[in-house]
Amino acid sequence: MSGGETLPGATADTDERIVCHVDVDCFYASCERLRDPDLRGDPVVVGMGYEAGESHGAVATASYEAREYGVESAQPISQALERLPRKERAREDPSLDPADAGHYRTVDLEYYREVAGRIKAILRECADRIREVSVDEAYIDVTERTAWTVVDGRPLAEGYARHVKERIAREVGVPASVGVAPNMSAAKVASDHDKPDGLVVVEPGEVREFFAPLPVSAVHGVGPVTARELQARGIETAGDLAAADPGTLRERFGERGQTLHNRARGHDDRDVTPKGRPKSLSRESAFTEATDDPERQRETVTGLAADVADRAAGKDALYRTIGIKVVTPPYDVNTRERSLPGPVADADLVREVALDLLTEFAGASIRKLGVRVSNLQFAAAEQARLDGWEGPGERDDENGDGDGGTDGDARADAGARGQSSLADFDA
DNA sequence: TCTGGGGTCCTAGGACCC
DNA sequence: TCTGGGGTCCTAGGACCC
Repeated sequence: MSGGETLPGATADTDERIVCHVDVDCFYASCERLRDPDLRGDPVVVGMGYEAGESHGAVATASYEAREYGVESAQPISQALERLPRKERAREDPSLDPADAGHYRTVDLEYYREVAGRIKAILRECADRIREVSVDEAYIDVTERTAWTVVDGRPLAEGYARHVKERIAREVGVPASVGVAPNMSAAKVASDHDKPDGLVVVEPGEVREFFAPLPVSAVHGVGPVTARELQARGIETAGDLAAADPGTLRERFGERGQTLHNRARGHDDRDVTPKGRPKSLSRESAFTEATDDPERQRETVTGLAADVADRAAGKDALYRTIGIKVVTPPYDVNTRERSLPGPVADADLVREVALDLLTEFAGASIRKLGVRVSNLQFAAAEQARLDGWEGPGERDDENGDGDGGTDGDARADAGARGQSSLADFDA
């Protein structure tokens, strides 16, 4: 898209922002290859919970080679491993080509965070403003570092983005896809556009035509439900969405409808701001099979409550609301929560309230349980530390970036990504 | 894709207050 | 003791994202 000589006046000397979305390709698998170069070129599946027993595992990340075998993220590990000819099996069965064998690794978040830290350090050097979305993904605003000016047919911003990408490859050793555009939503879609190892530049003035042929589901914020509803109204592509009547969209989808319409038209004025402190902390766990054993249910909630309280304590967080999540067959999600008169940090209370909320589901068959604390406040010491580190730009409540999302390749990594919260980053 | 885990934001109704 | 309008908090559920 970053096509050659566009109207000189249209792209040069514009005051449009320059936003990059940097997304490490199949991050977990790339990290595993970093520490074990033998994995390069082979299919790699990284999963979690497989060995644990209590919760059955799912694929967190599959390398592109593994995807060729039909391995997908969020797939049950057992199924993924069946599809993947593994090294051991290849040894026993000569009919399997050893070159096509694959590897399974268990998620090692500690290590991935360490690798992510090196990448984020580079990004911070390369940009004035950064928003970390997750361990393997970030937006950077590089408006002050480069320009849209076209030289020899390419915008300078393209060279800058290439430089960032190459630094990550050279200094850290993992591949990243980068999208460059005048706003966050377009940069995100651009980085998804040519994975893996992609570099896609969408110049100002080209955003709408870049979006036009893409399916609506590619627009950040359109999930399966919205996509289906849009399609039912004859809105199939982002171009259709851009051309649709915003009033009608608002009626049907509320404020979100307007937002999505704007994005499809290439408008998104969200600033690249740091994420700020978490608003809730939760832990959940699925049973291998739904159970109506009250003892197991209570045990699980007790364990989750302890974990959550522990994590909150580690972040110096106080909470005013304690809640549970109860998933019953076929897949009904129920939540219950209770607010306290004031903020507390009290593990016993988390357990007591969670267990009390659970009593409403006495006798129910349950597939999955979760415990959550919200309405967070942070202890003064921690607050001072964060404020000091994050500078004045940080705000607790941004305009919400809770939008967006295409599907696409991002799905592939959709798994078990730990939050790359401030704590990780500061630690 | 019949379903793993950790998050965010939005909506909507009811309670309660003025 | 009939009732307008505005605001906030709480809870539950839904959609989406990584």
